[in-house]
Amino acid sequence: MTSYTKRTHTCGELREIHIGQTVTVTGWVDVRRDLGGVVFIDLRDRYGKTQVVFAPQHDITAYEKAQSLRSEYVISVTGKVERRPVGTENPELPTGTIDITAMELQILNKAETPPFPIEDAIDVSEELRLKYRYLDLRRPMMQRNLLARHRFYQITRAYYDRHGFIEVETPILMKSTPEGARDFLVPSRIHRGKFYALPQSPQTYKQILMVAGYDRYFQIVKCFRDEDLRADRQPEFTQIDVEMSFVDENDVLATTEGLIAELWSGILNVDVKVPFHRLTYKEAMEKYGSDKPDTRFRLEIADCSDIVAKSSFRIFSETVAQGGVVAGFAVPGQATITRNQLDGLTDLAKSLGAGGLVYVRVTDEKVESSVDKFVSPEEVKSIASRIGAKAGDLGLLISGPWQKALSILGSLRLEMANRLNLIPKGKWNFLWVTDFPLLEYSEEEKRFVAVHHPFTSPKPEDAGLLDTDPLKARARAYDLVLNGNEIAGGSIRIYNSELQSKMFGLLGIGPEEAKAKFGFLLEAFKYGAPPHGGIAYGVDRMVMLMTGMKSIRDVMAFPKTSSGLSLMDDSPSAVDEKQLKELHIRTI
RNA sequence: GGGAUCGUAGCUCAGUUUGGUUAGAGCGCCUGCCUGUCACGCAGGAGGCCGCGGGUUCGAGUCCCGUCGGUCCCGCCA
Repeated sequence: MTSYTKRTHTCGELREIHIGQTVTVTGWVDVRRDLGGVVFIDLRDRYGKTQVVFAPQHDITAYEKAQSLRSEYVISVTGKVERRPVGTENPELPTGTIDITAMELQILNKAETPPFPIEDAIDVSEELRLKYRYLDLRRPMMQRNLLARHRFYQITRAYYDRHGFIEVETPILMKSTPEGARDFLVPSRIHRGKFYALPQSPQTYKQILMVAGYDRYFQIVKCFRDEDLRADRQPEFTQIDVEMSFVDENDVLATTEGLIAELWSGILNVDVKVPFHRLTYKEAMEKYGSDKPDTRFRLEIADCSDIVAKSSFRIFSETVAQGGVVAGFAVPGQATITRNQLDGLTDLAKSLGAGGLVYVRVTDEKVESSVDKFVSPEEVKSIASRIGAKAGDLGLLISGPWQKALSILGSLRLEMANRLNLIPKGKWNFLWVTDFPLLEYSEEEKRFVAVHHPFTSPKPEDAGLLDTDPLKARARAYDLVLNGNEIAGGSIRIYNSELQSKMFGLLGIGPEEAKAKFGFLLEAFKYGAPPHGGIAYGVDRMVMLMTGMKSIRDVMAFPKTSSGLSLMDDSPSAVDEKQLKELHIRTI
């Protein structure tokens, strides 16, 4: 039994067709306007707002009670839907042609004055929003974001179900594995000194599901990585995890494109053109200086190494001689950029590891550069021509090792696009980046590490390189990029235990360690592993982009701050000595 | 681990450059008046550990050191 009158309608649904009906609405007091003889209340729930009028001629008790109402009081109001007097309609509200004249008011709960108003246009620190997250989540914008996220889940489930995929849950308590990000560890009470790890992804489980014959799997799953946070990175985040058997890259990519199209049409009513453009990693780096290029604007990079290979400017010629690149891009109309701004760009380049930044200014009369003392005018002209700098344009050049120089150019490219407002709104530039290197060398660990993960298959034609020149081997890996954001990544996997063992060997994981850490997977591969591959999507990032947010925190109900704290419930926090003892743990 | 930036009323900020009387503004809040408002209006009022700790100084919101917290970035993120 409820002790209050339940709602007959939500606060968003009453219209002129309801005029004359007696209704009950429940919700939160959005704002109170007390005119003395009459009190107006905007009542809010997640469906909308409806104005309620309290006046003595309708009901004196309700009117008197309404004087005490304050923001965020929770009430139930019964009254009659009436047409608003001519001239008092509110065109801002969908319910603005009617209001409810109150006959009964029940105050279900009082509320303290909130530390910030419950509305979209707030100018308040994120710290405060996170501390009072339940109030922040009452704001229409946050409700819209979480609703979009909900729609995302529903469309995803329906799509994969329709295509024969089955959703399988995999453990949250699993084995800690080497490689990749730092694990979150969970001490075992029963097994003294042993630990579970929270999954960085369900990678090994989904591959084993393929061995088990569940040839189309998906899961909406939390993943955990104990690394530093960013606007688009949280220690726990959500992936759509997918794996398919008896497929190649094209099958995975096409299946993914189908889902993306349905998500964008279902949530944003946007038609996404498929298939998406594909770029190899090499092309992406050389043209955009990034493995997740933003193609909404140009500023494309051109290689000038051949022009300066014999240059008397030794920084250029020696870079080329050592196998590096001299490359750059043109910035239209920026020949007049100030010395000060150029210094800023130079500082940015240096902070990213560049030795320096060379610029070229093209005017109607001449082409001048910051290295005119060292580089011949013919070379400077050729460079300007190569990068496509015309009269009035600025050219920016970086020299250095291939990946480093191009990456810095990629950062400068983004910086210039932002400064000059070159990034158009409302564009959805999806593209695939393929043919990543399989391995890279880690200076820190003095060994090869997997670019994607250790289960990624090399391209068949590069298999021989594993023995001769492993860094040259390309992977059957692919990333989905949207407007310069990596939103999904996957690969065709190794399904042969010998090849997998060889991979571990290359990664410096010896047979003993491989057996200890991944023995179950190698063992499983001996019992009939099908060829398989898959992909995982970053749900938070995708919903962030879809809702136009700048941080994934705005599409997560309860995110952490950039130092990993939860300001609402104050976690992490100290625990009782008793708990530690049970877990055989001592803090140092 | 490193860099940048911020922390003053419930909120958003000014004041810090150049130390000096009683730390201000807008919004919000409270009280009163007001019967068609919707950023209601009008009048009045309350509200401060200047993040915290230490130092310099006759004197610190202001200078110095440390620390805690927010945001962004580099490293890190198979």
